[in-house]
Amino acid sequence: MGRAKAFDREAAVKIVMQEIWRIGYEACSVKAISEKLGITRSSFYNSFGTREKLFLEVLQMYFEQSPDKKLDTINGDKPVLPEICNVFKTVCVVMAQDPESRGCLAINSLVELVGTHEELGADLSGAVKYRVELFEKLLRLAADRGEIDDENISSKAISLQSVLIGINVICKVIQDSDSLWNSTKQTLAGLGVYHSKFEI
Amino acid sequence: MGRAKAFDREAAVKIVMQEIWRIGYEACSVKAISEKLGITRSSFYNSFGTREKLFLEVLQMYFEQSPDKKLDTINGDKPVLPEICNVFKTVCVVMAQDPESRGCLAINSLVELVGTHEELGADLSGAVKYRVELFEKLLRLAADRGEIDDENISSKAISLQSVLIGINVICKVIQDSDSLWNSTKQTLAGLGVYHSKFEI
DNA sequence: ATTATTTTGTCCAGCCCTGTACAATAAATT
DNA sequence: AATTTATTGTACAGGGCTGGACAAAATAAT
Repeated sequence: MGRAKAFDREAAVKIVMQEIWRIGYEACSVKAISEKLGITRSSFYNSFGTREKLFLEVLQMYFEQSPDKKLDTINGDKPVLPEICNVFKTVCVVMAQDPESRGCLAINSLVELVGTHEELGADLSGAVKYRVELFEKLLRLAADRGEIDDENISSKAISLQSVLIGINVICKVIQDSDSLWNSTKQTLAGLGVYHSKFEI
Repeated sequence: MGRAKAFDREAAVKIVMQEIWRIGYEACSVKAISEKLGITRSSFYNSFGTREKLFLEVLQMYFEQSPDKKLDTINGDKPVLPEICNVFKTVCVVMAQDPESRGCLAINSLVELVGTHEELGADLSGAVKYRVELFEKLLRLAADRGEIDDENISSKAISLQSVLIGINVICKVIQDSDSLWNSTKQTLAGLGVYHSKFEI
């Protein structure tokens, strides 16, 4: 059966995720990553193949633990809008909690890689498009439940994704979660997505 | 009086601006920039000192020609909100027009450099803070003119800046100016900044 | 002990990058 | 022609990075 793996792949991916999150994809050379992981470059190539492949693993892990992952689980059993708003609030809080103000790994990478790295750029771009569609689906669900009118839903979906991106970037400058959430609340209220009766 | 400068500094800065805009600050090595400009590295160091210094020049030039420069000139002679909305619309159009979807140089750089490059990061961060303050000033002006109520103005200022950032990033994924502007319009309307009676 | 697998160590050949330094040349002025 | 300034060419001394190759060692199971 041969020698067992010496390092926990998941833990390794996590470490790399933190590093890419902090300084970006291109700044993470294979050499630097390998040293961070305490393995040789040889081992890196053996275990992960290429930097790109590893980044895709990192992205997958990031999406798993990202606060807006909860959007995927909304199904209309409960009122939809409060759940959406809750995600936005959580994002505000989580972003402001980060002492390094790194923002969102996916958005950072989107900004870095679209137009520069064909494959990864397309991947990240696709992730954003997917979430716009998800917002659209959720808004239609909310409309079906009578929580919101069904005008301009596709525009609003883009607005929601755009607002989310805005938070994820401006949190690098404004690190106070109340400021973030108050302004987000305003914007969401204007779009008919937040109501003060929500207990958030 | 000595030999005249062989290259137009402003033109050179412009070229570098385009390049940083396209691939980011760190990807623009002194060697690459020098080659792009058709000068030697020696000349580069002679003329510009350091990459940082050049970048500051680039930033200044960028802000001069950026569409939201117009925000600086709004003074309350005319209705304020339509002018603000006009800037947002122009941003949507300009961003969508860019065949390379590079977004906004300042925001791209903010994402790249905050947390990584002490000085430049602080600079870019300051630029965003400045614009939040500017939005706040403009909203107060609008409130004085009775164009908008004066509730939550500082939150709204953050919202406006955040929305602007959102456009500047999501345009890398959604390249259609109508989609961008329609969703932006929605958001601005919700904030009480846009009204359909504005002829935009 | 044998076998299978992981991990290491070490080499290659080549490229990019930094910042500084200094002599040489080119072009403008007086 | 002499002066001034811009620009070049060249060099240094050092470091980083890539991706692949191969033999060697370590560790697991049977």
